[in-house]
Amino acid sequence: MNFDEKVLSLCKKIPKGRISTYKEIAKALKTKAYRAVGNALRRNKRPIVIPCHRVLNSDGSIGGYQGKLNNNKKISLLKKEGIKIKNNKIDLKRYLFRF
DNA sequence: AGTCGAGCGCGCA
DNA sequence: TGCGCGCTCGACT
Repeated sequence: MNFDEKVLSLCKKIPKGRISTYKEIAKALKTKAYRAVGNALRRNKRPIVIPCHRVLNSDGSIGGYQGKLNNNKKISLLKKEGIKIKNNKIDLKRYLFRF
């Protein structure tokens, strides 16, 4: 299994209405390459199957989406799933999903 | 508090 | 090879 596939499969495990962080994923993979996680999501081939919008920075701010800092899209998707966004940030304590 | 620099894994030039 | 990312953290202003 590639690094990418690991990252993506973890993403798939995040339940609807919950979110996770790059850091958590990296930890779940037992690596410190946090950037590589974001990188894997960024160039993931199946945005339909992989809900990569449920993955955020460790401080609750949005990283990016579809290759850019496409926060609006990402934010609206999250809002749709019942997550409240505050000032482009998310209440991690409430929604964070740990593996 | 804010900012800076290093470490990580993989694709792309 | 070498650099740059959807990042994080520990040291310094």
